Amino acid sequence: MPEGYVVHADARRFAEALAGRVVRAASPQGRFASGAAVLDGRVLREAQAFGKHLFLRFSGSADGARYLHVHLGLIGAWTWWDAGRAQTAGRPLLAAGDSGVRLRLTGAGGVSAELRGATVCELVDEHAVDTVVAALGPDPIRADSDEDGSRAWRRVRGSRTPIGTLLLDQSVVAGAGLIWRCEAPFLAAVSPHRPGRELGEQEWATLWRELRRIMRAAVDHRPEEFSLFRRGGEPCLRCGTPIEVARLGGRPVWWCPRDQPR
DNA sequence: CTCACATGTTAAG
DNA sequence: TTAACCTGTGAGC
Repeated sequence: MPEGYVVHADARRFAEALAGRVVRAASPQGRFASGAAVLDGRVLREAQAFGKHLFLRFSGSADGARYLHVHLGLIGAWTWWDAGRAQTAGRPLLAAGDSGVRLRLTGAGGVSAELRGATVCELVDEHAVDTVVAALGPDPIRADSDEDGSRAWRRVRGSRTPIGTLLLDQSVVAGAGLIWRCEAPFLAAVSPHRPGRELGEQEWATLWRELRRIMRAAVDHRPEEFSLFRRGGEPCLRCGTPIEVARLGGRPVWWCPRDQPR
């Protein structure tokens, strides 16, 4: 389920609900038992998201492995509980229980977060965090990212790769996934099939501006519907032309052949 | 019960 | 380009 906006929303929730507090950590499923034992009883100091990567900084010596690094992959998710009630919006409520819970973090107030299905769940030091972040392109959601899109543009402008594929490359733009690689080109009236090098600078500026706007909005309000995503064959909301779907870079892409000519 | 599928990434062919 | 991996859900038999 998770693109970058989901990870940013989780980071915000960690910051609001658990930061500054002693946290109990457990791994009922057992696959992160040693890491949970290390974290148990520490204070969560900070929560940050870079693209689809979540980093939780815990109390501990500066040169130690005090960061929890999580990447949800395709099916991972955090489920939030408050006083026994599931709080995860937009997703069917899970029954309470330990099934599949690789890590449960519980604050003194009773709020807890359960991690299931993640691709990455590990304890790392600051240097490892820097290495991961350094490999990422600018994250449109972060305030400290590429304001005008010029950094990402340097990767796009000379590339023969389709823009719809470049948007999925985390070293070009961090945090976008299948949804935004379709929605943003639609809003910018750019075909996802066009090579990066064939985009005009103004088209890229529009695309980047729209990316930032819709990804940031999604952090605040989890979107339920999209203009194109998974709407193959349905009429385009703008012009009524049937939305097309194909595979691009091995994964599906949707576009309006009229509003986004090649 | 089994199977396909999910907003992702990596490694192998 | 394909397969494998992480886990839960819903459709179909």
